[in-house]
Amino acid sequence: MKQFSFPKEKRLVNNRQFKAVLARGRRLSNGLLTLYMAENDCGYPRLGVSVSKSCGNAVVRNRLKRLLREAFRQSQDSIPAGFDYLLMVSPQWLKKSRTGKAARLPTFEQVKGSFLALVQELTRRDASQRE
RNA sequence: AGAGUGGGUCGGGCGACCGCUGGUCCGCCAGAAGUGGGCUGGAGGAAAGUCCGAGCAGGACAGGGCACGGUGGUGGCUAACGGCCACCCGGGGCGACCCGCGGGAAAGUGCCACAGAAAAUACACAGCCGAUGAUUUCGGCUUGCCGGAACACAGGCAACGGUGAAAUGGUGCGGUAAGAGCGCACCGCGGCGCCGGUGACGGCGCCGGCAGGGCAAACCCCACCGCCUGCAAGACCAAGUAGCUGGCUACUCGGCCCGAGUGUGAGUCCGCCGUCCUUUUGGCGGACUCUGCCAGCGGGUAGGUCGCUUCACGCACAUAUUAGGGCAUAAGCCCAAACUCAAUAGGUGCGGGAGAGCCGACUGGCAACAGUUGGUCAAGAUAAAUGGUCGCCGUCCGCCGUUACCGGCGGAAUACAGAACUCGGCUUACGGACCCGCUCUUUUU
RNA sequence: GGGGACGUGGUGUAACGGGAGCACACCGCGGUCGCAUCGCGGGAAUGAGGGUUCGAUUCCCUUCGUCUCCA
Repeated sequence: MKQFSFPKEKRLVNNRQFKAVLARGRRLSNGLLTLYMAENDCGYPRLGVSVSKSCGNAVVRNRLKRLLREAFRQSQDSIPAGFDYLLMVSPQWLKKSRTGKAARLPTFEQVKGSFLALVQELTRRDASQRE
């Protein structure tokens, strides 16, 4: 299997899957992102992305979703498999980083770093809870 | 050179690595699924707002009218439009040029706050005059006349009236007791005639002393246009809930959905026969289809396929199906062997058609545009692709050196902004770059 | 994607084309030993731009925002 591919099977694709993750998943958030994690039975990680309208116009929302997808794509081998991941962007972070008229968007490094940190923290909590 | 004005074009580029999505081909595999790879298409001038106009789809529908909505100078262009072009009128600017929902106010209704004498009716009110006729009084005297004054009774007048957005033509001269289009000159206004223009309208001449306020983005009138809803339209498949009412309509069986059977009826087609022939009509026989339909109300599902992304046609090549099979619950998508006559289907190549496409040239036209001809081109996702990171160049900003040019460092989702059935417009947003035309001012020749 | 409705002080709402009001909230003063109730006074808005009109919250156009509906 190829290293960093991201076909449609690795995404959450309909409303039922999203609702399942929101209902069963554990949630954690830092200032920028909110992550929901829930186990699945596929044997590989899957990603869902939700960016609300209050984050900006269509260009901004597209950019944010691409950044999130890219972060997942590059790090999908270093996170636990068999989980569904649902990522959201908080509009408060964008408002806070407002410089002048337009909100400064986060860089790719920021997004990837905070995604990995959230995954790590949630997995650590999960392990300690089982003990 | 400076200031300004109108129009058009572009709206970052190159490379590396890693990805996403449509199409197509190849390898592994018996084949598909799966998987790996090759080639190729993959955001905009506004994709935006959804303000108009169409195509397309569903519903309704004889025709006409009413109601409702829209448009509004004139002529043209366009598939159509509230769009575009040219012209007219009004306003602004020295000018190039810009702006204007720019029909009707003697068809009717309504409104015009406050202020003001008065707000649509032409007069009252305040005011002016005292010529003319009275009254009172003073002076002169020729004793009933002249001159003056007062009063504002009769009478005359519409200029003048802290206002107001708007006040019954304006300015000047004459005129008068005071005045007044009362008279005259110019301007404005109205009517008539002639000329020019397709027309909106313009020009000239004559006549009339002046008819008459504003608002129709108030109701309204006139002319013209318009059925309603929108791709979440609509068609189909799967899963699934719960039916009810009304109208027309054969029966039997099974408890219903639904299915089966029988016969009748209806429709279509074919053959035969009769009336002299044709049209027509009737009868007989055979084959096929239907056996429930329509309208209204209510309930359930939110999964998928098509619509959906340019393709009629011809030729050539290889292929598939009609005849096997795979994936999928199904719609649908796809594959292989043998046969190759035909039909059908898609593919590739060549030709070529269509596009209310785009660009260039020519012809016609002031122009919008039309015709001819040549070239060019093709995104189709559906928790929703068209990207991420890095390097170099370009652009912009800041700092420093440098006063020009330039160099260094740092920064910048590098302006606005992301297709969702498809076109034609309009409107709005936009850092900047380039091109063309024109106007004014200054300087030089 | 496509329809529809609506924007008035901090909040909820009125207003035939002519003075932008009401209630709650807020601030100040009085009152009370203090607080509340109460009385008096005050500040604070027509989403933005343009047009029609003598004059727009109201009528028209553009724009921004909010809510809602659909197979």
